[in-house]
Amino acid sequence: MPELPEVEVSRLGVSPHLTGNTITQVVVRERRMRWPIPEEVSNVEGQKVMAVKRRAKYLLIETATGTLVLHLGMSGKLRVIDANTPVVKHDHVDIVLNTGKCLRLNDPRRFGAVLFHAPDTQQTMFDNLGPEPLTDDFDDKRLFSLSRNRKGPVKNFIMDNAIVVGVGNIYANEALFLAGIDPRRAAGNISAARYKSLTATIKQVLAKAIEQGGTTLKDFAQTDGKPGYFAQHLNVYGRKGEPCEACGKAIESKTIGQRNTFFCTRCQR
DNA sequence: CGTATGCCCTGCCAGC
DNA sequence: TGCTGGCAGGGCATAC
Repeated sequence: MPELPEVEVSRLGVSPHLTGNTITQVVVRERRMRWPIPEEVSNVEGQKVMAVKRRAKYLLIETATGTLVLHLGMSGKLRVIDANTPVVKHDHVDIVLNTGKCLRLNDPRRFGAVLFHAPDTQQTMFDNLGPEPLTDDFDDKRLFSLSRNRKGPVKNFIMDNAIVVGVGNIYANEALFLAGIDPRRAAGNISAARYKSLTATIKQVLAKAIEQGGTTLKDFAQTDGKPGYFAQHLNVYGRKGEPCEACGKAIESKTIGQRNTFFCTRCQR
């Protein structure tokens, strides 16, 4: 379940292995991902990686002849390993480097994606995305004003990529708990003051998850490298029936917007 | 415009 | 033991 922190930790982990090195080959074993992997991904062969960036949950591997765009979907995992490591089931793509290593994408459910963006071309893919949550572009005043004519639950609102990117189910639950807001409340009915604390808790849970991932994840080349954010303490997500650590009342769960939602009815109103 | 629903896909687990 | 059904879920397409 890669959320933004996992993608950012992956970026931090793989970047030192890629940046400044040359992609010798892109091996595609399974083209059927969320979208078919285009032939053009081979355009980066022979190119030096200039930078590894991130936009929302997309990883961007930039070269002079174009950018590889990776999405991990639901079940995608990246590893940096020796290029001759035997493949296992669902190892769909290798980005082979001149160092003898390769970046290998394993994705059982194939909800992920590998795309190619040519340089200096208009890309519409990111046009409808909201601001990055950890930048100053995401602030409480904007969140509040966009919420005004929204009748749907605040949880759906903060998970809407046009509002702010990268807030998935886990961190939406956690941020709403820390802000003391009932996830079922209509987004348009919440005060500016409460959006101020919600903005802060969204930034807080995401930043903390990245920090924990970054400190736990020593070396992305480890084959057993468990992403560090699993160490993160969760207050409500997945804790149905367990006592709220703030007040002791049992955590409840309900489906909101087709997704499982966890909250404390005493602490969140 | 906002909102709701369906779809893509496989691993895992509960229940029989 | 082996089958079945349900669930997990990001993001896009479609319909209202």
